[in-house]
Amino acid sequence: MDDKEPRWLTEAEAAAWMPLLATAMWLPAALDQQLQVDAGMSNFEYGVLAALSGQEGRTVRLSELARMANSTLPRLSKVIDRLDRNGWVIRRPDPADGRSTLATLTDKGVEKVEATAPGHVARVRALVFDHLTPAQVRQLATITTKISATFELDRICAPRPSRDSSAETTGNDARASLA
Amino acid sequence: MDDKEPRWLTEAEAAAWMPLLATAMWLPAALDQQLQVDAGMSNFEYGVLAALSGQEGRTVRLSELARMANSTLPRLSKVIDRLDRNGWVIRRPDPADGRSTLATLTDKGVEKVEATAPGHVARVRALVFDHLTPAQVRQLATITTKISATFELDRICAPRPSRDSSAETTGNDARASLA
DNA sequence: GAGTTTAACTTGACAAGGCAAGCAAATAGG
DNA sequence: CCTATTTGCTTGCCTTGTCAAGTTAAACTC
Repeated sequence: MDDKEPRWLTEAEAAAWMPLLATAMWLPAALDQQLQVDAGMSNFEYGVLAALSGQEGRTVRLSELARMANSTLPRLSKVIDRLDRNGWVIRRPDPADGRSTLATLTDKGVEKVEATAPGHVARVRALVFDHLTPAQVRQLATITTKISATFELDRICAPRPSRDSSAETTGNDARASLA
Repeated sequence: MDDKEPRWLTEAEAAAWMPLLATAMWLPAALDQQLQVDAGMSNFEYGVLAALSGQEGRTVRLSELARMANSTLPRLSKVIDRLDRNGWVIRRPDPADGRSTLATLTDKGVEKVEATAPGHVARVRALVFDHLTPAQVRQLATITTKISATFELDRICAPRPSRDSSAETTGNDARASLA
């Protein structure tokens, strides 16, 4: 059934794999922790608010927002419930299509994002960039761009029956508004 | 209270941050998916079995195993329940210390790990290393080692009241047995 | 050596995410 | 137009992780 010698990791690869995995497991938790303490929200929720704040009219259809935030629709639906309860977002049926729901960032939501962003950026710096040289930042960008591109392929090839092919959606993350 | 200009991310940093975050969010999910399909277990469970398989007598105390797997004790306790139900691990009180519990990898567990490892490694290659040059692999090792070292500091400084200081535990991940 | 403190787990209640089923609006077909 | 299908979202159930409390054993104090 399986190959006798399945191409093990080289020593150099193993030396990269362990800290990479550790980083992948801890980075989201570390971001969650800071945002939870300072702003009472998760990293994912912040990403949703940030994504909304960058949109025309601070409004997006849920299905598109889910795509922007790398989320499933059920997950997003529940998160919007919570953001709605907090008064940061409002839900409203799309007048142009009764099936769709529009999420809009409220003024209170804008304030919240603006109040939260500096601390979040500071944490990102402290966790990642403060320890890297400019050259390493460039290397990191190149490498992670390659890796994350793999997930795009995965997402398109594996789970779907093959639908729309979508060349336009190159998979932007929700944090566009950080820059 | 807060600085007027909170040191925003540079363009280069933002270019690294977005794909890094995407990678951190998707890598664990992608590993889970493969292991779930091929072996009926999560990435975390695989990590626990792999950590056990590398130990003298395939046996470790739960508290130390939790440290090796970057896990909390409650989480590990429940995972061991499941691994126990599957016959891959057995629990046994530590004869040397009645408070402690020893987890031992069974023969069936060893077989499971050995049967699972090749597919897992193949996935790791496909997701990460197949797209990187040897130089990039070295860069990645250097960079992620720096980043993950930050989490060690975080874990020691932030949440604890200041306990043992532990210079010995440099935070190895559970995947030692991949190399 | 009895009483208190600490350590190692376990358990229970609760929140979060995933999957599948349900529902309502829009589109398509005849 | 009336039905059938598809699309967009919501809901319910189940699994999993976290936090706090409980339990038992060791260590420490006097």
